[in-house]
Amino acid sequence: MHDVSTQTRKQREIQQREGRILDAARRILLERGYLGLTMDRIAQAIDYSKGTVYQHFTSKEDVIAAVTIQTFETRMDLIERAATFSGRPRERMVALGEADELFFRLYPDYLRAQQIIRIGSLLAKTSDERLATIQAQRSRMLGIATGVIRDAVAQGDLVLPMQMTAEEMAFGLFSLVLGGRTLTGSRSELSVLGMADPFRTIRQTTFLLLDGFGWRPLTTEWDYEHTLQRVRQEVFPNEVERARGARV
Amino acid sequence: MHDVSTQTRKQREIQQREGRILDAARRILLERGYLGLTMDRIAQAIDYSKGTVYQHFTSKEDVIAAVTIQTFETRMDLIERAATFSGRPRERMVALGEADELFFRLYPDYLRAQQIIRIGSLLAKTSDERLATIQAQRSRMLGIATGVIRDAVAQGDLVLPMQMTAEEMAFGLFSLVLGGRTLTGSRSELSVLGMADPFRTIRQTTFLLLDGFGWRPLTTEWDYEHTLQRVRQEVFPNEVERARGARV
DNA sequence: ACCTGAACACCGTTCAAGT
DNA sequence: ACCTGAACACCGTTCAAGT
Repeated sequence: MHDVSTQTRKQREIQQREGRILDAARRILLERGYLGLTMDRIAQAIDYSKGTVYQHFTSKEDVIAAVTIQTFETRMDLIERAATFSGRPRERMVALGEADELFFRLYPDYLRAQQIIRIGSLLAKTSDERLATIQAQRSRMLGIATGVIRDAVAQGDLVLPMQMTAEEMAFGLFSLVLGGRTLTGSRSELSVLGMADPFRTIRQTTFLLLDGFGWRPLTTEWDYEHTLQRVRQEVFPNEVERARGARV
Repeated sequence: MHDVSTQTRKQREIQQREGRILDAARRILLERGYLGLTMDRIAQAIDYSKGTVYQHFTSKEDVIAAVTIQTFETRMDLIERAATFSGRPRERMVALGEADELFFRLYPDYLRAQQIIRIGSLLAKTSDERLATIQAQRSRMLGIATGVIRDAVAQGDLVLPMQMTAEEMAFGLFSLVLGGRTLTGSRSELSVLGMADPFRTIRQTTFLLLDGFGWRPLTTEWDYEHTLQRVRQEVFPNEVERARGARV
């Protein structure tokens, strides 16, 4: 970071090692869960000592934070591709929703890692720098959603109801999706609810919330199922295929 | 549990001790967080040894689960009182929403404990019995919400849209509220979102979602602010007062 | 300058010994 | 029959010693 001299080879090695640490951590986290992820196991997996791992990360929670930061980039990639979908603003919002659904289908373990950080960050175990990165990422994601909302207002498709701001509207949408994913995550909760297809239910509820916002065209005026098919075919053909094979 | 003979005195003592353990655990959890809650501290607080704590609970996570089970009873108490509110079904749903908002204002630490269980339960550290209790509680709560939804359908105020079931509708509502509370919980996320009053935003979004469901009377046809005032005055005068003093 | 791994501190859990 | 607390296992974190 400080020294941009001739050390490029060593620096490349170090950066590579950081990548290997994250790969190992992600795999162990997926296979053995939070308590199963130990610094010893990480060190063993990359064939270095624990001390070296601590040269990259300040704590175990910091490692997990870095894993979520890395995965978030994939998430943003999908969302940014969705934002390029051309159509009415509400159609683009459908595209954003589909991007996020595909992301959670493809990376079901992301949510748990994020929840660990949510709990852990309050203990200030994650490095400040990484926390700032996470905030910046969230801000970027929020910006895309509010941008679409503002476009809808500008085009006359939407009048913000109840004196809500675009940010508050985006907050409502994110809340619905986050809560839905959380409830979907643990098998035990779903069995209580007896839900056939939680992803479909979240999608439908989102559609109806947009109707409640008064966002034109309403579901009664437009075939959003068709929009969804277009998004899947035109923007995410590969991801849809991969999500089909992934576990839920 | 097995022996209902003359041992009542000792059994009462034991039950009292369990209560003291939970009180201590709740306090420590609130003051020092998940990692700050140790079995040693609990034992010290109740003036017994760690071994005795383990006669009541199978693990630390089991203690936390018991804390959430106890707090949930308070939550159910509020919800059941809200369910007695007389009015149109949608007004009763408003009452349920207010019950839950008051609960989270009064017990902001509950959500974190629940999240710890959500992560921990997958590690099977919580006793099966307590997990079953948690499921039963959720089922009870869901039953009240779906009951109100069915009443609305029976009275002709609501036609279930998109072939959704009452359970799926309740799932959508719970998702919105849970996600909203989660995002509200950590200060860092809110600063990004720049929200003035997240509780109000969640409430408004819920209202608009019910509009999206087509649940009559719509917000344009009825003064739900007035309904809310009635709920607060008639059902929760004390809780509203206490929530005013509580931290957010 | 970089890496190692023994050492330390801490904590969840168990169980032989006590009363 | 009940309770204790020493002992154990494990793991995150540090740092003196190596190369």
